[in-house]
Amino acid sequence: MSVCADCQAADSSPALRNARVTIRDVARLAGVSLGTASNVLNNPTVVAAPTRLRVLDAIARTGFVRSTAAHQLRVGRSLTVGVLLLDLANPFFAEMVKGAEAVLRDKGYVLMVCSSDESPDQERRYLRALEEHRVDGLLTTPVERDLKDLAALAARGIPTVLLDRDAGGLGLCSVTVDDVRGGELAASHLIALGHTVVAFVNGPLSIRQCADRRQGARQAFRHASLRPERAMVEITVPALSVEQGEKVVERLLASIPRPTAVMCANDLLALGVLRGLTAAGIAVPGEVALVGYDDVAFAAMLSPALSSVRQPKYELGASAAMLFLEEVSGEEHEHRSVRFEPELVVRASSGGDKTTAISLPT
Amino acid sequence: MSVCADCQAADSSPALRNARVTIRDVARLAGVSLGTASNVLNNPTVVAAPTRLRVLDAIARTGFVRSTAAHQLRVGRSLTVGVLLLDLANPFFAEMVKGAEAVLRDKGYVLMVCSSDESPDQERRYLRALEEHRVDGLLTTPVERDLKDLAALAARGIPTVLLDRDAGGLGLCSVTVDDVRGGELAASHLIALGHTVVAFVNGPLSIRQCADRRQGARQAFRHASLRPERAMVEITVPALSVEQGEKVVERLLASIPRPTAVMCANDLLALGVLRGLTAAGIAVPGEVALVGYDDVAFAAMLSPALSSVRQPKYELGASAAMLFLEEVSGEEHEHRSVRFEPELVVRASSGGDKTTAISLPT
DNA sequence: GTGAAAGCGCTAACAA
DNA sequence: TTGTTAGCGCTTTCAC
Repeated sequence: MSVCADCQAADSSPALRNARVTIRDVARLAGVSLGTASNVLNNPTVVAAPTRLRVLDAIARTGFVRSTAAHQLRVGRSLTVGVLLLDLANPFFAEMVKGAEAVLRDKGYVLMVCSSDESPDQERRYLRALEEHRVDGLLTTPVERDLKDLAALAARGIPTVLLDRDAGGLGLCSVTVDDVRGGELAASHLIALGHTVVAFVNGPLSIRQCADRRQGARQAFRHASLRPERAMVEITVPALSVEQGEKVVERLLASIPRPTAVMCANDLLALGVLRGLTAAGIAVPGEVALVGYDDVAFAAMLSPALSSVRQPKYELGASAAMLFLEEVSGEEHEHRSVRFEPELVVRASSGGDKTTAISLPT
Repeated sequence: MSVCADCQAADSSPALRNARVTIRDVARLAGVSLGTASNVLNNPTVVAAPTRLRVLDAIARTGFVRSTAAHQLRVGRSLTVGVLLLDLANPFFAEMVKGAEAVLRDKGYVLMVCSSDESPDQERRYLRALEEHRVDGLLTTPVERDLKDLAALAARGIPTVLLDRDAGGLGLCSVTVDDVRGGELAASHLIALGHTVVAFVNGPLSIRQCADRRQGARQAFRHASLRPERAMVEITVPALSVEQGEKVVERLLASIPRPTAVMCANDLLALGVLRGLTAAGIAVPGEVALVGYDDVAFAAMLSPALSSVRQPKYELGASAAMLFLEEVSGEEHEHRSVRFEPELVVRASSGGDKTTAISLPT
């Protein structure tokens, strides 16, 4: 009812179609020029109080809502920030987005969130779409190792911050967690517990995080005077998902010598592996020790509680957003790389929660 | 390097600032008029093959990327869809967004994702921002029970689909899961297991889902000839989060008579409660049975595995997106309400996984 | 088959 | 202090 009144009011002057009320309508109703109405919005101090009130009143009465598109066309800012990540359904990324959102919403930005689902094609399409939308900035975890698309984008004037990914010499800001160190933490932990055959369920090495964690793990083996080629059973899966983790268990159990410990590239995989092992009647950590990566919210509550490598998810997103803000703030900006340290959280699944803290190689 | 070549090419005509290459630049380079260049994009068949190729070539050489904003100003479509939900970090919503994204991305839409964090204020601000951006549609789980803001938005020409929320007579599409039924399923299950004092850890009743689940639970008690006022210990928390769940345990244990079972308004709360109970040394389901709601990915793997009420999250999002598409497809559209049925998933935490299936009142 | 021109809604520079 | 005007980049008639 009151709704109808509203829309009739808005529609009164234009044709039958529910045409949008423009600033021109506002001006007309307030009996001022278009420019003055605009000034009320963008430069309120410059217009006399009585006029301003008339305009404000007209805005309220017409239900005027300024068009960002038109604004953008003049001013050059879209008030949007693109967020392009691997998988929104992964709590790790979701949490990160929330961090970014929290710092950006107060500055008037809205996020365009896109999941590439680890498909380079999808990523390319979204990158294109975001550029068409002229996002004021981009926070992204690229699928592809090759960052030239992103560098080009940045060169074309879209400030880009890499999320959980190194800039690799290109002039980009980035926020990362030391994944080599994280991989090392996980592997060292298992090694210190006496495991000499450790499976590493990893995603595609084209994903930097996966490659880095692997490198860290190898490092750990070498530090322990173990040959990674023998001690580390590498199993690569196409996606970092629960399903893939569950599916991989078969291969895991078939491999000879059979691993007594498993580390996974993320907690979703670990969850899948855990589910698979449980289904197969394998005791965790009794027969197989398990370590995940990310320490997502549920890791602590799994059965058994999942040992994992914690990453400061929310802070990662927030820092990325702040780097973006810094870059667009106007003052000259040096591309920076913010690096967070991961942290091993030992719980039951690795069987290491009862042992004393072990000193790890640095 | 090739990057630099590109941007120099683009920058050659305009000033020193990295000005965007426009369709006018493309036209100039191709030696055609602006209109023809535009036709190549929007009406390719109408332009002669050789000309078209020249233009296409110019587009490639300049790295032209069309501006959605300008496009929108003419055509009236922003190619964006707003998604405004309670909390992106809640896997339930994240999964739903992915469902929506999957159907919308192929149609060229990008999602503007916003978390209201259950704050009416935040919600209002985002609603405003999304309207300024002229989203072509809105998929939303409102915080407020009062939908008049949304109805007004829809009346102003933004097709709105309610996510997991009834339209309540207003002319809006909606996708819902029968929450009354879900609450009934959870409560009936616990009642059937012999519990006569059941705590219901619920969120604010201003959230429809919370109110509905409560109603369903009360219904279940009455069906079992129990008085809800006595058998059901209601505890309301301000947010549906793990933290709140954990915090609530104290009150839970202090209440007299002490509940032997707990049902929660979502799995995050249940996870918190489980964590709290475990910390307090209370056996689940031995001393207290527990049922969650949503059946998020990790529910099955908790310790003990969490009984929960499953909702088709992904499908919910996908259907909402499809309703939106239907609405904008042009053919006259009747607002529809798609309703999904929830499903009780019995696992260890309720202590009901060993009993035979129980017939529940319908 | 192609070009010229109007205009989407807004801001900002300039005039009055 | 207010009004006028020229675009921002694009699509889309309408002539040619």
